[in-house]
Amino acid sequence: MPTAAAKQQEANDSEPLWREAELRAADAMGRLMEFWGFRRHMGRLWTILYLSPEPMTTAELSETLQLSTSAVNLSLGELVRWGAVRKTWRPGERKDFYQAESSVWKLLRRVYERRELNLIREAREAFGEAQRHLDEAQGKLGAEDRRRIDHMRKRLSRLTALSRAGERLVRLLVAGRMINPADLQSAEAED
Amino acid sequence: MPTAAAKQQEANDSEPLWREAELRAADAMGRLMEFWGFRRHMGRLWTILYLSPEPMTTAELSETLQLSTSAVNLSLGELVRWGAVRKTWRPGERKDFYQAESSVWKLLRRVYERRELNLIREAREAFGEAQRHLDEAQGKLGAEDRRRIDHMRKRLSRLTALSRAGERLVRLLVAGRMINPADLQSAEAED
DNA sequence: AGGTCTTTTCAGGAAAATTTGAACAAACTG
DNA sequence: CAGTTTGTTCAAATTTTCCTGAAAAGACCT
Repeated sequence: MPTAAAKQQEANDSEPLWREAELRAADAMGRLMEFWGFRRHMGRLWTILYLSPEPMTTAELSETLQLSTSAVNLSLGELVRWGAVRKTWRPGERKDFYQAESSVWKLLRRVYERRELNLIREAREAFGEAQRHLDEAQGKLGAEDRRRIDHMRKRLSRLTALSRAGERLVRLLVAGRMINPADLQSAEAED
Repeated sequence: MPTAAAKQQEANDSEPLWREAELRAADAMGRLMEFWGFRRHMGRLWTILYLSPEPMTTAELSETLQLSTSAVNLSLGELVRWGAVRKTWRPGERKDFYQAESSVWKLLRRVYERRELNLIREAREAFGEAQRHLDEAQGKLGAEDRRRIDHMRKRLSRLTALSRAGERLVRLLVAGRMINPADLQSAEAED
């Protein structure tokens, strides 16, 4: 039986007692996700769902976080595309319900696989193109430029080697295998 | 001796032949850094310096990237604070010269140590606070809330465990020791 | 000290992103 | 099929971030 104080609080702001805890956790995750390059609301929404024993509707979510329907819809859609949230339905109910994918490890993996890996690969390709440009230019140069070009070539190939090592590392991470950060270190050792 | 074509190009746009390559690499790094939560210009500036055999002045940098003095100064300052760039001086010259820290591994480590680690720790602390809030509320609740609270408690402690595992991982990374991603996986295994 | 060169700071403006409300579309009900 | 509920898209408004040019501060020289 709720105490008088608890009853009163419920009556006052019609917020369940756990709301505070829920919001704190959601905010922490929101900061984390924003920092990690996602919309902050993705983290907040995911957390609300993750902490809820039941799937929730967009209405409940927008109520909880005081967000507009469209904002909820947008971020939730992105979460679904990332596989961080799933739609479910209930017999007799017309609304969509959402529940959080509860394996954080699975989510981490997916992000590293889809996003970080691409990112590094694109960088590596760009370094490669830069190197090719350099090679083309090399014939046309006077001696004063030699030194400069030589230096650039060395550095560019170090960047390429680093990217390659980075890719390998991320692949291992995604595969759940052991990772040796020293591989990065040695990727830029002088040859 | 430069060919006629090379001479002409130099005359046309007064750009050295390697400029194209340099800019491509700088852009790639700029994208990477921006994605990683830094100013994009930090990546671009660092790369220009990294590819240059000689330290450079802000004037040269703002010329190369077509940025205002203030923009260069701002990003360069931040790079210096991160230890990614060092000031140097030349006898007889009044200007400041800048050179890139050339060990990328060292830089990575520093960022993980200073930034990512804090980030995770703050999240973990927030999860902890949320748990405490829940504990306080627990006394005041009716039976219908029990289930809900129980679920939240389990999930919150999983998030805490995950953060802890994340912290350990980053610490190992910084120390250059082997990392086992499976630690994360097992951090959220049911107890 | 006065003058010149260089770096830093800052307010205002430009660009980018986020957020919203409303219009639109789709799905379901009776 | 008309009406209602739910979901999605879009342009405008807001907020935030970034960039610039000008002014201030600092360093050095004579």
